[in-house]
Amino acid sequence: MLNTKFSHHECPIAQALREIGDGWTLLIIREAMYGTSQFEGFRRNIGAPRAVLSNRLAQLTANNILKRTRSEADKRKTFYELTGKGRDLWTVLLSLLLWSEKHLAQGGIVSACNSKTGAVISDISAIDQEGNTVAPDETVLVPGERISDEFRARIEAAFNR
Amino acid sequence: MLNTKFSHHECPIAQALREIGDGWTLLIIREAMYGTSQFEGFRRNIGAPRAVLSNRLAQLTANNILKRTRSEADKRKTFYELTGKGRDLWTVLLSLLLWSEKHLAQGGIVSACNSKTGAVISDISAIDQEGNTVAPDETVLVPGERISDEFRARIEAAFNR
DNA sequence: ATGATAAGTTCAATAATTGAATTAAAAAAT
DNA sequence: ATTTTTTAATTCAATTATTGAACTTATCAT
Repeated sequence: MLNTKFSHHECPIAQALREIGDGWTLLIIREAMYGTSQFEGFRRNIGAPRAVLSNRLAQLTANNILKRTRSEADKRKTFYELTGKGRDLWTVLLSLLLWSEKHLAQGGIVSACNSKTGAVISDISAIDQEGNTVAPDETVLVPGERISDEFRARIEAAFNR
Repeated sequence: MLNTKFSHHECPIAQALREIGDGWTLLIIREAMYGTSQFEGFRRNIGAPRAVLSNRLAQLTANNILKRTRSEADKRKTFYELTGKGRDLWTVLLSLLLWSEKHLAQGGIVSACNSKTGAVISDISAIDQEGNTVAPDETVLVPGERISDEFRARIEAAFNR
């Protein structure tokens, strides 16, 4: 399905989904952000069947999103922790959290806050190379040099005025 | 799987994934952001089998992420367009795009830009209620009043110093 | 030694996905 | 007025993935 060559071609969003676009995968990453690091912890907290969990942890490790290590102190234990690449998915989860709060949530479960001041996070915004803040609806996609003609045409149709 | 009551409890990220955490679903949303609005267009551009596409479009419509309308001019045609709720997923895709560019991409395919100035978008950042920009790693999750004891304990363990 | 814990694997039953063929309604072409 | 084409699906058999329970293997605790 998501591993067919066809459906993703070169789109970077599609590429990302090849690594993390499955139901359990983002939950595992969320759980790792919550500090869970062991197999049984993931299993208990997200409820994925062992076989699926095993499969996804291996996938995430192969993709360098999680790093697998064995405990020295207790050789039975294996730890999974987020790599830098994995931690960089925090903005994806943060975007999802804000979307959920706005459109799904009953409210009062969790909110994201500024760790320095405690002020509630209300929005996500883009930052451009000049350091300016750009509202999401003021962003556009622009084709690069290595894009295919077909994909270029679609991006241009969607985003050029 | 992702519809089991267990695994998602009240976490807003988990709730969001119940609506959009499947392989094809985010691709369909991406495609809609690219301006695709008809069944055959989605099928051609993302390569999902018709049965799956049909199922996901119905799901997205039921969840008010897409709105389904029939063309007046040509009664054969059905249009799917993003609702406000659907368009608000743009920040999720934008986060994914930046992550992909940083960690997966070969570069040169597409970049996100400031539509006013053309400057390349390099980062995503949070905005708090006071209007301050907050770097993603300076955000924390804070439990609300309606959280369960169990979930509160996990959030506190993960984010309180 | 015995029992418990951690991280899996194995397996049969169920469910979902796939891709090809088909349908049904409306529009366009002959 | 018929035939062909287009659009949006549905149906179906074959393949693949998921599920949940039972089991395994290694290490640790008593």
